[in-house]
Amino acid sequence: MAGIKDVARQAGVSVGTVSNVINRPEAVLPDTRARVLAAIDELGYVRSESARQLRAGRSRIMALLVLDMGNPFFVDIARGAERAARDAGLGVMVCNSGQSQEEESEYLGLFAEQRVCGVLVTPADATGKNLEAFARHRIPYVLVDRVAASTENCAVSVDDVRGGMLAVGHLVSAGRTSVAYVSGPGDLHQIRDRREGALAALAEAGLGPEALVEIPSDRLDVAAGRDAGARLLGLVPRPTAVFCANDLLALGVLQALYAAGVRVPQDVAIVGYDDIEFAAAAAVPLTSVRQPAVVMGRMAAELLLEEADDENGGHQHRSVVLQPELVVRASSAAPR
Amino acid sequence: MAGIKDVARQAGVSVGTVSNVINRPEAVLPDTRARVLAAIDELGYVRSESARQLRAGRSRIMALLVLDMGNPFFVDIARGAERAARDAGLGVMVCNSGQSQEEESEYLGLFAEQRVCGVLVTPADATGKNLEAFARHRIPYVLVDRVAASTENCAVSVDDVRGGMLAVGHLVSAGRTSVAYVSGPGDLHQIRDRREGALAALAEAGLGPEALVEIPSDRLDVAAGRDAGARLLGLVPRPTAVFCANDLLALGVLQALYAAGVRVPQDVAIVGYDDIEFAAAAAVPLTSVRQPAVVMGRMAAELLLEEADDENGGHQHRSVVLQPELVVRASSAAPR
DNA sequence: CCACCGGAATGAATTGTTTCAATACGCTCG
DNA sequence: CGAGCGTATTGAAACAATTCATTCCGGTGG
Repeated sequence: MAGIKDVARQAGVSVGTVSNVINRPEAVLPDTRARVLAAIDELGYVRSESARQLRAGRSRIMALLVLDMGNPFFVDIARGAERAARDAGLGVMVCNSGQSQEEESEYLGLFAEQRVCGVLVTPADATGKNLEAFARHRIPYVLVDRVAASTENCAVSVDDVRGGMLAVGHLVSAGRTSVAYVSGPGDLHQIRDRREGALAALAEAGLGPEALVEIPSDRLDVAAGRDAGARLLGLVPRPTAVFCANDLLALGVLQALYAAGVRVPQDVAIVGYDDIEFAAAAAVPLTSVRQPAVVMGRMAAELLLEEADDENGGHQHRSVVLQPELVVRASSAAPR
Repeated sequence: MAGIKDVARQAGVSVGTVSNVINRPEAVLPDTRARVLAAIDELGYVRSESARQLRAGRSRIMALLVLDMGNPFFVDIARGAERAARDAGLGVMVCNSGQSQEEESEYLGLFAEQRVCGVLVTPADATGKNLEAFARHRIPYVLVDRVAASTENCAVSVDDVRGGMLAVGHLVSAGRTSVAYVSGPGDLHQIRDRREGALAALAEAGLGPEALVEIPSDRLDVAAGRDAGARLLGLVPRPTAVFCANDLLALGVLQALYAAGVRVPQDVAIVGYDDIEFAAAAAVPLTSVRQPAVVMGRMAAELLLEEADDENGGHQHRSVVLQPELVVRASSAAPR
């Protein structure tokens, strides 16, 4: 493959001049420039990013590590981040931790090797050990969909406690007095905060914590939702409403209930979380708590860029909290 | 950031020895190795991937360029490719062309600069110009969801003509004699092949090409489906069945029909394409043509790896064609 | 006529790793 | 005791770019 030296030889100039043509064309005489460009074209020269990176010390790539790319919510976050990165002339490397601490740790190691200019991460590891270890590399990172645990980094999140309150408050005010909470891995903050919000909403309505029946789940996908739905059917007495930790679970629960002939929302109301595009198209359109995913991805990327570009220590770490919004659809209409 | 030289100094050995500890630990005496490992740990050393790449001439990353990451079908392809790549110790960089030739070209340029070890691509550019230009860099690439145009590369695809036949054959045999085809960008092969299959199925049933009413669409997402649904409603006479080029369109059409009070499948039957997870959870569960997306991603990655690892020219380019499968659900039940 | 000046081009140094020929060292055998 | 051998280690070259101090050159002013 042709290198800068080959181009220099072909054009009859030095390598420094070729480099200047590429990076500071105005510093080169027009006819020299033309000769170099012709040589580049002729040889099909493409500069080597690794060589540039080696010299620069870091790459022009931002990493994004999410919990599950199969969840459209994270795809939206990626979209937002990608747009912001592209505006800054950077690439984004999107990776999946699949909620596994090991995978997360493995990917963080990969990012360090790649000397990425920064990392956006939805932590899978509640202990924060992985990120603590990563901080050593002095590569900036921003927590996504999670409040900052320390003042050492930026974070962008959505108020999950409030989201839980919106969801369950809505169910309670529609006359449902016993609510199942289809949760997920207990070490995820989002899951715990949404439960807390749910309990707060019940308390506000004068209901005790026993009014919330938790149906745990180790994954957060449609199949897990079907399992949860099956377990819900076995509960006696059966709750009259279900709040699901995300829309994938909600779609799965809906399928299970539908298959068992339980009517939604007459017999059981369902509220999901995220308001993914498919929530509105479900068998019974899903009521859901909408999160500004694209905005979150974009803001996170912007915070990261600000930190990464900061030469003189002027960057102030910030923790941005966005607000969720309840979108009411058929799945949670009042009974009767 | 600590480099291999710092580690060597700290451990009192040469850089070559440190490199050996990392890459061929068995070639180093246990106590030397221990000393080096201690130094690595102490300094928090992480080897620089760019420096390795520079030396190796290519990176350990495989690129995947898809048409739309918002479509779960492509997410599944990515999953399959990722798994295969990981088995081989490679990373995957997933990018979105968004069906834009410019973006595709831009990304291919990026891949060349990055010296990726290979590219999996779902072409957005029907003319093949982009890939033709890319071939110059002698980086192997595999076409995904597309048959090979030449013998210059491998390809993995699904028989779209047969998929179209399955879909429309099913509709016709259920008594529908006039079918709308909600298509997409006309320069996509998939779209054309599916139409061809649809026409073949009609012909087989003794119906002419006028039985297929095309509703063109420039995008392939849910919103475009809603637009198409609205246009379908305006057709006189209104077709009694719709075949959509993918499930996102089908979900959008379903929403539009539902909002207008048109009954599915009584008034209009719908068949989608891809059988994404959300098809089964739709307002009316969608009949769809299932594609083995994960398998396709995995096979493509494996073909690419075979080509990339091939030193002695033993690689034979292959074009693998997989078969689709019709999954019948409520959206296409017979009328009455 | 020489010194100086400024813009253009040069070329060597630098970046962090891998690889490989060369070396060093301890051991055995003659 | 020295030659020969095999293993462990070394050190320098190579990779492809960027950067920057230096050189070159034509033109101008003293």
